[in-house]
Amino acid sequence: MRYWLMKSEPDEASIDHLAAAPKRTLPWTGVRNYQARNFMRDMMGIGDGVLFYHSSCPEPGIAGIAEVVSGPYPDPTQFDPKSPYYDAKSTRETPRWMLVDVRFVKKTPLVPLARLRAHPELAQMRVLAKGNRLSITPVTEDEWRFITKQLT
DNA sequence: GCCAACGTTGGC
DNA sequence: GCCAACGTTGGC
Repeated sequence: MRYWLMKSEPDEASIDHLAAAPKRTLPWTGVRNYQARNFMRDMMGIGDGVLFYHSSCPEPGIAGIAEVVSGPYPDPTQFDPKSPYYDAKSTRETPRWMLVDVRFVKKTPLVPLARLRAHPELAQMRVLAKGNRLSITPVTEDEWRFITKQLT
């Protein structure tokens, strides 16, 4: 059982989109970074906790809680020439990009980035590290507990 | 294998 | 729109 922070652009997939999806579940498509892929492929397990983070938007921050509900499988968008996430170098025999399904747990009052930064308990959070660009980052159990119990 | 050039992320 | 930081690409 692990914990993660996963960034999504709310224009594309917000916490409300997740809540409205069939089975309140969405495949985490579009990750095209090897480190983030490896987290999904190698480290995630069913039942892992997810902090659902809105990025590249007027109010970046944690917008809800979700959970991992599948093992890793190939991201279908990599095979679709019409998709912005198409990868011509990936084949069905040896797919390059893997993803997991994520299910809605609850929407929370937005916890803005600045509020996360204001807490010394969260100073080591990977997502807050200078220069971090990873869209999926590990969250420690202490960080998870602090955020879910104190901030949301 | 090096590394310069280029592309992307994402907060501001 | 700016730009810091980082990842990827490709020539050599």
